[in-house]
Amino acid sequence: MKKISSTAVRTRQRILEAAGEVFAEAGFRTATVREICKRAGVNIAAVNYHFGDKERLYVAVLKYCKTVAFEKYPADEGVGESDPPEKRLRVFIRAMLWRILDADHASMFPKLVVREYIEPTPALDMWVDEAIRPMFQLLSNIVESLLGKGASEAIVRMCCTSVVSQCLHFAYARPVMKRLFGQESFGKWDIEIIADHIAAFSLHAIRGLAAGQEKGGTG
Amino acid sequence: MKKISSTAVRTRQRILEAAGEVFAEAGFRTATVREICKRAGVNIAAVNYHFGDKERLYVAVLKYCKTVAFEKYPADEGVGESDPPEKRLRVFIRAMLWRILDADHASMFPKLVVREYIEPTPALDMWVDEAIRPMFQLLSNIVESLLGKGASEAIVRMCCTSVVSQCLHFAYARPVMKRLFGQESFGKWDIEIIADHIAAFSLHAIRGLAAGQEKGGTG
DNA sequence: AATAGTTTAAAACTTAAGTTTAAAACATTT
DNA sequence: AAATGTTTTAAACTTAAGTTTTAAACTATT
Repeated sequence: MKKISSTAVRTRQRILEAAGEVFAEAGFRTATVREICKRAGVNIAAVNYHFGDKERLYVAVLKYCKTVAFEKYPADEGVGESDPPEKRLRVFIRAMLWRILDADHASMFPKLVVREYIEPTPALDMWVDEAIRPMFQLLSNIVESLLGKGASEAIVRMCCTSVVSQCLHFAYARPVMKRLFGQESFGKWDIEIIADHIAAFSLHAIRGLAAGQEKGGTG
Repeated sequence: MKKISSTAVRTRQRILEAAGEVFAEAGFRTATVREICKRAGVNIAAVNYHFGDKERLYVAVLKYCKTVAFEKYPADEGVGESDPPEKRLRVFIRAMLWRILDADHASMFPKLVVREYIEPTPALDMWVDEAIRPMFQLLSNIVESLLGKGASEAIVRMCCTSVVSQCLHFAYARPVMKRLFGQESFGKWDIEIIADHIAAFSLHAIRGLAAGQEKGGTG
């Protein structure tokens, strides 16, 4: 049986946090084990000793991030199946946006995730199964309720995509927004205003589509 | 004076196109000069001979992509200021989506751009000035028309962001969509259906917000 | 056709990064 | 406190990739 010393646990944690920073800044491939170890203040062999290799360290970082972000901002906090779908949609959007824009994470979470989206590693399969699919299922239920019985699977899916895309944009496009609008950081109120906008925009859209379904046109 | 042979021009072009593919697939850092040259069917020294180094090749590829995509799909093709804003919005969205999903580019354009968004190089400033800002201005005019006189600059901006984010999502999230929905490629009809959805979704939303403005609430 | 300039080719050079090794330091249990 | 297992360290190993070199092949001009 393996003995685990408390100093080893601290080393592991330090690597995990340094790796989060470095991976977020540079991406999986560009990030170097040397830089991670330097920032963590540990020997270069520590990554291989504690995590096996760079890739398994990366997966551990992703899982760590996921846990922290989803525990802090659950997608259905304070609401249940009995609450009106409008309210549940607002909660969903607000939580998603906070996960993306919360400054405390030093934007580690969105940067890591977004990098994973456009430059997938084998870890993306895990991410889709453990984070995205459950979220999408939850959102589908909400959108189904809003659209009503007659809604096809295709329209539900497209509406869900429209909702999440508006949130994810704030993970992807921050360097562009900085240049285009001059807005660099997002405070508590900015986040609430944006969440309100996305919720209102999406609710109007979904209600409009629900009404259009019956009549067979969208104007 | 330098003589330029026609075979040299062809070599340059072949490198440019192969580099587009490889950079799009792998990203700047992960892409290898060896792979680019192999795919272009040229010697490994050709990149340095024709472009100086890997980075200048990358910039050349970005500029080449921009020209091709915007010439093929202009954002205001066949419409002008006199056309109704609903029609102009549809055209705008359709063009943007085609630039992103056109299989002929082998998704080189969106992948390159998205990489630039997330991991900016000095080339992003050029990109914002020459590509994004004019596009955003055009879209702002359309959205202003739809929202009516009373619309604040803030709400116009947020609506524009909502519209473009829905399109850009198909540039960012394709690996995720492949895993989540099993959809790998997007044919002509897929693109038209998605464009119709985004246009309808956004029109309902903007009209709803315009109506809500007067009454002072969104439901 | 000869020549000067341009392009291509194969191989070697250089550097950087992930990983491994083996010994030393440390911690825990008996 | 000794013994055993765990963790850290410094250095070396290995591979991969960007770049450079030098000569050969090619092209266009005279």
